[in-house]
Amino acid sequence: MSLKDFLAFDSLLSDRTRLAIMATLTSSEEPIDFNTLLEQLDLTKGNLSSHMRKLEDAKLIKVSKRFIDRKPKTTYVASTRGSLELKNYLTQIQNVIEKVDE
Amino acid sequence: MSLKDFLAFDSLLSDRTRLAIMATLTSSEEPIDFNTLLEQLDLTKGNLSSHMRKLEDAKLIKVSKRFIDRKPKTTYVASTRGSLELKNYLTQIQNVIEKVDE
DNA sequence: AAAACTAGTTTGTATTACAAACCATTATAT
DNA sequence: ATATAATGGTTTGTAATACAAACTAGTTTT
Repeated sequence: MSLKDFLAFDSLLSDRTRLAIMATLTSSEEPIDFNTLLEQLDLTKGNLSSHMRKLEDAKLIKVSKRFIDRKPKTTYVASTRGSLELKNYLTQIQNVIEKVDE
Repeated sequence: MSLKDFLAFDSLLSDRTRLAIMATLTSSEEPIDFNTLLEQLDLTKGNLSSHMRKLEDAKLIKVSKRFIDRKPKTTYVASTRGSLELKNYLTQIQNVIEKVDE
């Protein structure tokens, strides 16, 4: 795969924040909630919220909203598609790394 | 290094196009000229021009402008700092990849 | 019953990438 | 000789994007 192909393949994951979010989700066995992501990645709420919305719209994650102890609790998991796209993206980056190392 | 640190370290190279440009430059022994980059990465001239300007302002590349056969010819090489920053950035991505693979 | 906290969302703004139009010069065609 | 097109870029306008401040809806505390 050439660098040209790397550029041609556009993905939501080319944003670093979303890459980190997806890395967090796929690395976890359990669903992760909004506030945990907020802490772990040190984002603002608005920023996180809009990234999660984009990932949801692209069906890269699955969102569950329910009330726990009368309080809203939103949790996220990576979808199958999301995990695949992350793997795919990281493979491409890996190729770039190897190209540079040669 | 945590994902938080990964996000905190902001770099011009977090743009994919610039990452590809720097990968191209560091992989080459010789300087690379404007039109070669244009072809190899399939960009528009304006887009390439502005990326190169940013890389130059950040001192990640060195630019040489001269006339060859009466025509202007701009060539680029990665600066020491640029090569370092690329390596640095790729190392960070590598860490993310390993985190996901675990 | 007011104030403060929790858990997010909406909306406005500032950056950023990008491409169309432009510029200066050189080569080609009429 | 003089338009016309090609070369090698740069400037500038626009569209997309990330981001954070302000807001919403409900809950707990005082």
